[in-house]
Amino acid sequence: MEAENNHARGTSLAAKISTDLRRELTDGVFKPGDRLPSESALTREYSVSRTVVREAIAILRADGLVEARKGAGIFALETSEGKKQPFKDLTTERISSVIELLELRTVFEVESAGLAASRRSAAQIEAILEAHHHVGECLATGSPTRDADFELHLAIAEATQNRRFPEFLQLIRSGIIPRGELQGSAPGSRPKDYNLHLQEEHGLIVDAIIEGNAETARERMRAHLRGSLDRYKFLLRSRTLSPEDINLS
Amino acid sequence: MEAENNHARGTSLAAKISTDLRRELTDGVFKPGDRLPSESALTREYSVSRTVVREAIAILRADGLVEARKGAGIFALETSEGKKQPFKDLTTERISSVIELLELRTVFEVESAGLAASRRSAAQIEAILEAHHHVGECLATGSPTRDADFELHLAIAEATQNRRFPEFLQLIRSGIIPRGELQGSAPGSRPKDYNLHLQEEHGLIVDAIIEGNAETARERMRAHLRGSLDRYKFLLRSRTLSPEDINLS
DNA sequence: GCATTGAACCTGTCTGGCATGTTATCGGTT
DNA sequence: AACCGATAACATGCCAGACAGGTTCAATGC
Repeated sequence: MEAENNHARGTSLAAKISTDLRRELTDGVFKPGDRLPSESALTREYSVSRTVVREAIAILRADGLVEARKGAGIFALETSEGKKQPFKDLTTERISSVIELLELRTVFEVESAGLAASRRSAAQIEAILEAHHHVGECLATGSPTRDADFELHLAIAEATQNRRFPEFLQLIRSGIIPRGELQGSAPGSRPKDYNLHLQEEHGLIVDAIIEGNAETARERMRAHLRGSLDRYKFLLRSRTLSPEDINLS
Repeated sequence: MEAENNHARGTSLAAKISTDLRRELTDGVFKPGDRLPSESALTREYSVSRTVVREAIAILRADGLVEARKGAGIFALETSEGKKQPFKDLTTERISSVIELLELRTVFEVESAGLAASRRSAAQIEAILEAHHHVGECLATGSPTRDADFELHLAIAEATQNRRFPEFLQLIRSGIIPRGELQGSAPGSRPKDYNLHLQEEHGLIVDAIIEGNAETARERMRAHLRGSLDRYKFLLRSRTLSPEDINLS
């Protein structure tokens, strides 16, 4: 007797109300700073008890979508830096998650490049160059660069001499790329100059690391990942988006 | 109803309980399929009302971490993205590499302070101040500062508006501090001026965040954690230390 | 014009209750 | 001894009301 209808979502009233409000928030019905209806107003609107409303609000608060100020009300927050987000894809939740993750990753990779420039050994320089070369091969043959790209970033992380850095990078990767390995999909969807930028930016980073210029390595890695974020947002607009497309290189 | 539980921290009770349970879930205290304590049991355990417990559970349900079955109880679900497990194993594997982990954490916390200075909301400032104050209370009463200290760092991470940051901080904590809650250890083992430095450095960071000065916040957090590393190295030389002694504040 | 005050609202939390689903024990029957 | 159904105990889902604070805003008094 399996209860098919008993999914994690949809069962409780609180879940329904929280998803309703979440949609209104991402749709822009409530803009950042706006005050949402009070709890008692929501109890009337949905004809539920205040318990249910509070559970729904608790979920939104935990997700950082709203902020409750005692005595004042519940206010919509803005989602991390994104000032203008007039368009709302249906996968907004996952999108913001990826962007948040990328921000976290940027923090580490920037420092990773800096430390690598300071500490790299000869053998590690060799490994970085080889990974860099391998990315170039993938670009030339038109095969997917995702894995090769990751190997390059991993080689840089290993050059920090701190094994926590490559460990963390692999952790992040598993968080970004859920499971599907179906990477044979159309590679032609990417802009032509994407590849040029990719290899050029990589080359600049690698040079700085070899020269031992930590500050330059940081700057270039930061620029590289900022470009990655922009490319990701561009892909978002081209409306075909699956997590597997995300290279984040 | 006793005034015993003056846990009146900045973050709501529901948030605290949900993060507590979340940590236990990701730590493996509750494995998939396990039944969590019932609502009334949690009510007694945390000395809060059922309202608060239900809000905490609602958050975990919305995140897909647990499933509530009416009449049966609350059950831990499979961690669909088992991303935290590998890292946890790696960290608990070798405690000797605390220094490596601290370096990783420094990178993260420095940027965390900077982002917090740029993005913090009014309520988050409030939470940071309260956590800071609580650390002071612990110092005054001579009680261990470890938990209060962590709460302060967590409040700063939450002010980044990027939930990955507090997530990661908790991940690191669970890697460093095993499970034992035996914290009644001798407080006199610490250098006298340790406490002075601690609260002073915290205050400088908090001020910079409140003022919205991101660069200063970064610098001060970096100095703070560098001091932490020095203190740790000092403890290493002075005696054998157990993970519980590691404050990393 | 300006400061004060107070009522009306808000969220945070607590208490108690009812409806309903699940589980395990206990007693009787076979 | 094995089986089986009633049932009490316990679980969550939801509701209603209450009180303690914090916030807002407009009327009041100077």
